[in-house]
Amino acid sequence: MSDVVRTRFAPSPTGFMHVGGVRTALFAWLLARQNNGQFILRLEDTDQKREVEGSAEHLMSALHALGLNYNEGPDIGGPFAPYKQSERLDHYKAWAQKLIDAGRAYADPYTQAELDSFREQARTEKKAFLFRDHRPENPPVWDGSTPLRLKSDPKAYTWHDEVMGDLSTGPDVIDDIILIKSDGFPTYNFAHIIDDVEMEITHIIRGQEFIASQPNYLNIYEALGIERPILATMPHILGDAGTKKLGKRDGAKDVLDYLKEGYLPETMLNFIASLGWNDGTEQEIFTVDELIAKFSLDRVQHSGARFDEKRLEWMNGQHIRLLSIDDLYTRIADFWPASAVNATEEHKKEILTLVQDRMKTLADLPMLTEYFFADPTSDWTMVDDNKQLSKFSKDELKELLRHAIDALKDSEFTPNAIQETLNTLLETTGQKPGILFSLIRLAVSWAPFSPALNDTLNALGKDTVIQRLQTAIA
RNA sequence: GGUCUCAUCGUCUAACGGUUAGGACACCAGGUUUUCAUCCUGGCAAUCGGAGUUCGAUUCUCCGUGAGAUCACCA
Repeated sequence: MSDVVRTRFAPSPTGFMHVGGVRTALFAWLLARQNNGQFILRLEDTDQKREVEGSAEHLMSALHALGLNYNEGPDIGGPFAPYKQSERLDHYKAWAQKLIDAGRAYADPYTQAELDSFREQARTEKKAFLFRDHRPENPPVWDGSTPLRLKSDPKAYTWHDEVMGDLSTGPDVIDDIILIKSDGFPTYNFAHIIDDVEMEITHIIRGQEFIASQPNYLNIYEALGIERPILATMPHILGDAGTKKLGKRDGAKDVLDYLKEGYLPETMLNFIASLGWNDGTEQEIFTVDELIAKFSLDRVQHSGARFDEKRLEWMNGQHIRLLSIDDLYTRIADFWPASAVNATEEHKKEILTLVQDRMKTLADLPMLTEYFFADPTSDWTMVDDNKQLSKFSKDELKELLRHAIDALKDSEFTPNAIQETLNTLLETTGQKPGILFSLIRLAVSWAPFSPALNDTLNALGKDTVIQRLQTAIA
């Protein structure tokens, strides 16, 4: 085995990248990164029927979008290329031949109907079906037209899992599993073992669904006389119902959709890592570098966890606040309201600074900033809905706005100067801030909320402020 | 049904066998900010059940219960 850490993410190209897949990939990636090792992408495309067009490209773009970059992979090659199983059939055949020569693999002589009846029989006897109960005494020579099966060596196993601890099973789970299908492609069960050995993978990180077949893999390692990698099993991420493994059917979402909705990649990584892992402190927000430094398999939870979108939202807000304005500006480029098309970079950054603290996702931007770029439509029902303002008549309010126009017209337009002007206005009109400021705020924005009034006015600029106030009293 | 695994607030989780069982999200109530959001303070809220070991059990053991995974020429 290699003495550098080599981990892999080995999805089958049968769909999109959901959060469960991201976590498996993330933990493998973190392990490689924190040990200065390598992270490998391998496509397990041995089931031609289930393969989905474009899925491989999708998986790769999702990994890139999240920053989970791999050192070797189907699109970039590497010392153990190819990294697509469909292009490695000769490797599997060669290893299979070793097993045949050693008398540890044989041709499956049964028809589908015969197999079905064996299964049916097991079901009526309320037993688990074992193919080896029907192992033929004199199997035909394997010509590739029928499945090739392992001649298993049933025994009890105890093995160590870096996450789950010591696991054990009895001999009755060991069976003569299929190594090569009748279409010439290997099964996952066989192919991944060969590839992991040849690619010098040191740690296998995968989902809980493989725990049941792990003893059979151990049996193959032994039959092949090869050392097995370190094993780590991740618990499942559960759907909203909280009871089932998160699958596409339960509304498992494409991780790229979260990015499109304005979640940051680092939020996704932080959140998905935290779902079943913590560093033992009370820290909740981790940068990617902190995750790399602090991650450890032995602190991964044993049980499944639910994906809570509320918590994800909160966490995204936290990560957005961690961003510098320049960084945020770059990332939020696609989210500006259409009306911002002619705004300068400087102006947009100024506005971004005002609203950064109140964004939960990047997609909140239009709602928060629309009125900075386009004149809002007056909506006096907002005044009526305001507990304090609704006590005044419209004429009284317009009179107040006229005072505001006069004062602001002569004011310097910096945040501080505006604040002074507003404070003076409070004295001259004898109004409470809750009334005067709310009124001005509404008259210039007609929005349910906005940043501090002086900052808002400053960002709008004097001409716009005066013009909007005049529109309001017209 | 067989096999395997898991089990702390509604959710994510912390707790060398000794804590008033801690934190975070959500929720509720106050407070600050002109408003909203943010922010601050406080509140609500959990060890699945039963035995056993122990001076002492969330923690170790056993038995239940519940949940999940798996039992494909899918991965």
